Amino acid sequence: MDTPTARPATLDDVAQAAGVSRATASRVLGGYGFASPAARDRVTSAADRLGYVPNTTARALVRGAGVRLVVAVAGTDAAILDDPYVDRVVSAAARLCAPHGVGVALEWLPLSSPARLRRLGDDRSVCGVLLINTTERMLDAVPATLRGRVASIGIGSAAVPAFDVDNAAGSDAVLRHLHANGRRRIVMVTGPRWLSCAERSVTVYQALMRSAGLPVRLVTGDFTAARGGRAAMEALTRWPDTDAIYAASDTTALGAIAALRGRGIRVPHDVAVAGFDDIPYAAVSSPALTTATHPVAGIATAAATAVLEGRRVPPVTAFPSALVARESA
Amino acid sequence: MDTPTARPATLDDVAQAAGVSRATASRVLGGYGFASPAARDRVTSAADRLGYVPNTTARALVRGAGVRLVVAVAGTDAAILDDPYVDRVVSAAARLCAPHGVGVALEWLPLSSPARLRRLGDDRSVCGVLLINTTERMLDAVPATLRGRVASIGIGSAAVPAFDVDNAAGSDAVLRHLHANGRRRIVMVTGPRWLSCAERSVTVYQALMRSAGLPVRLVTGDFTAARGGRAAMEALTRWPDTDAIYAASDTTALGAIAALRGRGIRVPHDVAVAGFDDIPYAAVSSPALTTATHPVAGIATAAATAVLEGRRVPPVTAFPSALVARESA
DNA sequence: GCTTGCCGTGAGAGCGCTCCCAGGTATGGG
DNA sequence: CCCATACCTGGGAGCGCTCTCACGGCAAGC
Repeated sequence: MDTPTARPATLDDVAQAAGVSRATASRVLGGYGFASPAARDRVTSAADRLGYVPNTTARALVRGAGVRLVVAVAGTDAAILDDPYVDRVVSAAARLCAPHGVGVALEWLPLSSPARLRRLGDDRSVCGVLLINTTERMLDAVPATLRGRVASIGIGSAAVPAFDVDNAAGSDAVLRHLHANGRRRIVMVTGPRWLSCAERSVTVYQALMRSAGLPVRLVTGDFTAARGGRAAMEALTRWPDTDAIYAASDTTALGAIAALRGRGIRVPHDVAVAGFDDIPYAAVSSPALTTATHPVAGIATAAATAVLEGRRVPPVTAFPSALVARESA
Repeated sequence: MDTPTARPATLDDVAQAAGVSRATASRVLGGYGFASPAARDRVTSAADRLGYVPNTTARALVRGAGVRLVVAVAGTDAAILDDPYVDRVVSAAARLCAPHGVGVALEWLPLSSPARLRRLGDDRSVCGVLLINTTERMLDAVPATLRGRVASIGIGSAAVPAFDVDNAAGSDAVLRHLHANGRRRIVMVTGPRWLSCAERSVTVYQALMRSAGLPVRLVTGDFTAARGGRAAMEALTRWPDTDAIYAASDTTALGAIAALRGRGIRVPHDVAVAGFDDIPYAAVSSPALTTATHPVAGIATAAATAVLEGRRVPPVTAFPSALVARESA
């Protein structure tokens, strides 16, 4: 940091200042190959004297490595990107990528648009792809060029490892809790029906209701609070004897609670409401929301790590989901 | 996309396939300089026949452009990164950056560690820096090398343009609303006191209380719900006649409401509670939260745009904040 | 016919870095 | 004393791209 040159120091500057060749400087700073202690010393001291910061871009170019991790969210429209869940994933990935000199890009993947995925595979600046909300069809469109550097948060395939919360276990726990508390007319407000990973909860719900001889009552939601409110109203209109609502997300559940309250329906006295995700606000809502945990940050970190390190991972990694019984159910 | 070669096509491949030089291909695909319609045609058709995707890394290297936008969050410890507000900013930035071939990295900036900022300025792979939660001292440490490609979400300086919500206006609106509703013993639960941009709300609060001849009652918070709950309890212990709590964030307010409810204190009947941010859950909490809007995504997008395009921007861009009167106050 | 100018083109020099490879210098064994 | 075997070093090619520069061709003007 002695001569405050306009342009930042390059490896050549360091090598010259240390009186060695660029190759030697690279070996020392890159931490590979041989280098005498003397050379090592002079290079490192020259490097921090000049305030040398390696140019990740050049390094990536020569190594053939990418510099961007693309988080691609499948959905019917770009509004899918406006979602706290997506925010959380992107943020966790961005945090993990920082020390690797990698940045995160976020984009919408129109449902069934394989071309975009192919481009991603051919883009040498992309070191990996994190898929969110994928469908089976979309997974089939993942090109071979992406193999080993793609992961899915949700469902996976033979070529795409999956990372997700154990939806089935969480839903099962919540529904059994509802049942144990005497609820029998349980309506489920689902996520978008095209969303494969969310369908698992639905399957569990259906199986459980059928085996208990209870009616299957489904209302389609979209994970938003507004939709959750409307879904709750719809449910009560169609089935006035409803005594519990199981929402596929906390946001939906919170919306449902607000709507019920607006109609003078007491939660959980008249209708119990349970969600899924255990978002921070679940604990402070009133009544406090009964839900199942969803370790989003952990899932995102694991998926991003797998993609970043290109390590072989099991085809499916399920993160446990535990019941959090609070007041609403 | 005819020969599915193992390695993705390069500009040379395209040039060769089109029967032109790399320079011509670059001119056509880069959209600059002259090129005959014939050449233009052959190059573009060859490009999409081969499924050519430009290598952003190489382009950035030769252009001297960066490939990463670093979101640096100042704070006492790395836990500051676990925050929906940060998530939101990162996500908005990542979305904006995607089409530019830029990725977002997220890192913690320990309070008063200028070295990290200097490194960021000397890092050629960094195209810009978005500062969050900066202090005056931190802004002084921003190196000249970062000039023109740094922005602050919060307070700014001569060298660092600021983008922030109009904290003062929002706080003013909320407090006047509280006052208009007859509240006189108003406690403010602040953000972290070292956080300069949050101090503006405090200043407004103090000024308003003094001019109205009301007592100034401050409890320090940290924007979290847990802290909000404890702060509310503390406030009631110290000042049992409290009739309103103004929290510097919705999360804090929600925590306060939960804690009050736990103590059997009715909101807003006994104590009114207002927040700031208008997060999605504010609308569905019970009682629905009275608050002031905080267009985080808009702010982040504007700041990221300024950094990305390197355009000259006014030293301060204030985003309006409007009162949202709901039930809690 | 020859200059003037302009458009279109390709050669080639890098951007900053990694890493292969050839060469060089100590050290040890025969 | 010589050669094998380390260890160390620098030259240099090249990652994929942009962009300057010089050159060839062609129409217009004298």
